[in-house]
Amino acid sequence: MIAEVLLPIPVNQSFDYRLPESQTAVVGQRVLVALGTGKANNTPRQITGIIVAIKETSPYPDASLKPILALLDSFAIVDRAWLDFIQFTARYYAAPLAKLLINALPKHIRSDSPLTLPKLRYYQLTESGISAHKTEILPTRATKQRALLRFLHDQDKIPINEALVREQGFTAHDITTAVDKGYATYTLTSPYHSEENVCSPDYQLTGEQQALLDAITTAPDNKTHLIYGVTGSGKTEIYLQLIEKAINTGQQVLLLIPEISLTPQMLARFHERFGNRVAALHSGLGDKVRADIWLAAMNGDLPILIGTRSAIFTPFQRLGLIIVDEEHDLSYKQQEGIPYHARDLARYRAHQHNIPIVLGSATPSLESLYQVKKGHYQLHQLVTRATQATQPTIHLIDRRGDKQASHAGSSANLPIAEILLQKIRQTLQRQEQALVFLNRRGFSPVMMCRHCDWKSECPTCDAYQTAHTRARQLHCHLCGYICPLPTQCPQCGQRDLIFVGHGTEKLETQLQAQFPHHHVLRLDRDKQTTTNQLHAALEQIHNGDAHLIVGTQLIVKGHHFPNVTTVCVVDSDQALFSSDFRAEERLLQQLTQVAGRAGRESQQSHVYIQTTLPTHPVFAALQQQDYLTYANNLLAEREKYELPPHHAITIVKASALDAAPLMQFLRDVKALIDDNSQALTTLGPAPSPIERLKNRFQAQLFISAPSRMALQRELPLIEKAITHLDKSRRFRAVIDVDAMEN
DNA sequence: AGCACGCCGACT
DNA sequence: GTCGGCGTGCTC
Ligand SMILES: [Zn+2]
Ligand SMILES: [Zn+2]
Repeated sequence: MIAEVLLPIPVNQSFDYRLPESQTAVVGQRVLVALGTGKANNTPRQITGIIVAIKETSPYPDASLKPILALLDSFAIVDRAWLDFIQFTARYYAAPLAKLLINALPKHIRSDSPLTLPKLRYYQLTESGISAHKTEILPTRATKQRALLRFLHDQDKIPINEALVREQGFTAHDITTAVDKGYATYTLTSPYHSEENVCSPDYQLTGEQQALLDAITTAPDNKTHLIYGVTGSGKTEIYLQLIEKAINTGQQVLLLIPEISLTPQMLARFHERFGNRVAALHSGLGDKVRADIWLAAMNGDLPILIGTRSAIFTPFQRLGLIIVDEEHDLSYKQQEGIPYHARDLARYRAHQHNIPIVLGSATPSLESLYQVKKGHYQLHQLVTRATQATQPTIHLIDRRGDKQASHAGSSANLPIAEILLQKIRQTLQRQEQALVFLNRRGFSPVMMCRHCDWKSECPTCDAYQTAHTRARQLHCHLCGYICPLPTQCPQCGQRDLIFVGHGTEKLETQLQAQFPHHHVLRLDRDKQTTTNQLHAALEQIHNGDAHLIVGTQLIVKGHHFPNVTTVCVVDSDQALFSSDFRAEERLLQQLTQVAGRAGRESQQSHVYIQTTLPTHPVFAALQQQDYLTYANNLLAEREKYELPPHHAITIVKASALDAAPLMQFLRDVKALIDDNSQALTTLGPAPSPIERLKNRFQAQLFISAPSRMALQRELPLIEKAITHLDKSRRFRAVIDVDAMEN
């Protein structure tokens, strides 16, 4: 027999190997194979691959086929449905299959070390163990064995988990001895198996929630549902009940959430309800645990998996429901490597398994609203806050006129209007919390010399290095280049350097000076570098230790702070001047989410937005709390200009040391596409918004198609054009299918 | 990805 | 003359 093996090398094909007669193998099993001649080391290199097909014959001559060196495990680590999913993904994003394999498989599974299914041992006494205990046949010096037999005998619930036995001070050796002597025996059970009932709370669903739940559960299986629910409207309870229904019929559930929402509190809520039936894939997990979760999901042992973007690649034996929370969130789109979108892939997987998929958001993406409009998604609304918290009032602070002052460079200058400072002061005096949102890390985005024209330009990028005074460094936020913070001008030597503009670090310092008796907490990726630090900071906000919070994006997502009654948005105008056609959608989502952070039942909360464009319609929409209407207006605008989601776009992004050959390359790609495709429209090429990055010129070619399907049909043409025109890969061209950022 | 092969400039 | 640079192509 011949096994067709997929190898983790970036080639768009699989390899045939001879399967020894004695071996029986199945699709999805891991194998060790040799590849190449390996003349240098005298041995060909050995790699771990996955069997994708087993067949009688191979198109390759028998003599050229190498044997499979070893079957690494006795079971398959993926199934056919998974392989089909990976194949679809590779095609859709024009990526080599094996590159996806590398992306999708946990490291430990890609290695050649043998895997074992994660099982816990549950112990109980054998007949001979029971009589040995009762007749006290064991010598008195065998104290540990006697104690162990007594302990196992006295349990009301048997068999008993190994961990509980170990807790009593029995070592692994004590236990194996009892097993070896025939006194005890064990059964293997999944660590995610539970005999306990799901712990439903005596929580009364609102009429709206109940109606929504009924609508989803009675809908046909292959439906996509979009829940539009304002913060606090009880989306999570809906998810929990849907999950419970699914696992009660023996199905598995995948819940995708943004990285930032995966907090201990969130997990605690799931564990409280579902006990050990839940596993979470988060960044802190080790390779071994990831592999265990993978295998448990694959063989059907794991009922519920909560995970971030990459969890979409987990194989399931009986997947019955997919939920994508905060479906608008940008973190679902991978930016580097294969630019896949987990929400879009989730839709494919649901379709593939013929199961329902539920998307939820307080600010649905235009992509999803478009699908609603086309009748592909069913829209459900949760308009009343289940917790009775009142909607915040939104105020605009007109910053026309005093904008110059904050740009003058004096660090004494606060980027916050005097009236806002008063509001913050009053809030703190009332023992309530205030939150200041500024989406810029660091102390100041630029450093300048007042004597000459020196600015803190990154030596390798078209960008300024941000000053981080705490760390005494200049950081380039694009390429990561770091150098010490200069104390005198690197160009003229004068000690007259100033910090221009505001970042969270500067704002923190200034606000601490304004409110010396209150605890000012900064929340950003510089201050909280690890997830644990972030969770600790969030806890400080929840328990009231922090009074005034200054933060970036990090505070926008997912968390509700009931005691925050005042929210200030320092600067929202950047988005309105952006060249990205999605900037306005983003701004509306971001501001709606920021507003959703605040408030509780008894207290009226306020959101203050500083802007130099107070008449912009996005603010009126925000004040009327009318996300859907405004989003639909944006959607109409996108249609008019033939932009996504009405049209599909893909961007060919390339870079090189010199601009001229790079632009020529992209012009050649454009010409090839224009000559060979009716459906595709090209625009550009043009230098990227950041023209130079790490000393390489960046340029891009926009390609638009009337639909995603049309784009898919023509994608091989784009691929061919690139591989043909850039054989040496010196332009590092990548195709960003359904690009989200430009 | 790795590795071999091959074709040119430059260095004992 | 050969050493090594990398551009090109192959691996079942
Ligand atoms: Zn100077
Ligand atoms: Zn840089």
